[in-house]
Amino acid sequence: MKFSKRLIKGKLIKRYKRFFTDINIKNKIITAHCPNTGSMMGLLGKNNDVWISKNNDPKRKLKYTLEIIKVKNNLVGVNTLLANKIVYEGLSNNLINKFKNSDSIKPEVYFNKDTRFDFLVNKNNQNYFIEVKNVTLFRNINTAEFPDAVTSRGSKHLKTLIDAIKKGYKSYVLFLVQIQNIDNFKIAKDIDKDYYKNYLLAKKTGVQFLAYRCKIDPAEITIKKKLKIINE
DNA sequence: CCCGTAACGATTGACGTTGT
DNA sequence: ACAACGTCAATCGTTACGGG
Repeated sequence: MKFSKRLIKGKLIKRYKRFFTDINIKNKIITAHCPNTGSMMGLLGKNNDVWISKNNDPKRKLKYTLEIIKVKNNLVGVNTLLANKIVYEGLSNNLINKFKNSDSIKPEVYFNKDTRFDFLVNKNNQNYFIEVKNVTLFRNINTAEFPDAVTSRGSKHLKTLIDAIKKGYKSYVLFLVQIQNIDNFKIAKDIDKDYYKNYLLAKKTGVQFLAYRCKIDPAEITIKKKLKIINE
């Protein structure tokens, strides 16, 4: 996923009211849209280096969008809207081994009336539902973690993926780790016990879990490397 | 019939209000 | 006093609808 225009570098001042961040660019303070509705635990330190994009659409109140934050000498992509795009490109470019040379990739496919999953992939006459989760948390420099706050939606999705298994689909959760240098991934069970419980149940039922790390660069973000999931 | 625009849902934590 | 609930924030993608 290439950014269409060069990103602008600045320093983070604060994030507030869910969608706002104040950023210092060469001693001018601007307000940028924060395209990540999560808690962004650990990412919001004052004076962190950030990269933002500019969009001159007259309908936008905020012309800037926060894209990347530098934390502990590591780059983190925070625009969750890009996650499915990055994964779509990864699937199309055969960067995800399991789904290499798939016959079709369909985004946003309804499983039932209430739930749609991010992708339905068909390969060798087998259908796979894939639910993508964007990951930006790392409390330890070696290990990315999900979730960064209690996620009842996440738990609901796991339960529905279990249903999909029972209806004869294969189902996958793909943790897209938008953190530049990281080796492992795990479920943060201390943050959301219920999610961890549902993860174990889903795994037992046959839901497959994958974690991939991105290359984060102010020019582009792409899928780079499969990570080891180290929950026991 | 087509294009442009308006409306709407999804995203999730913070905060204000209401109810017990 | 606190818990539960509803609303709000900006953007984007999709859908619905109007005028020409």
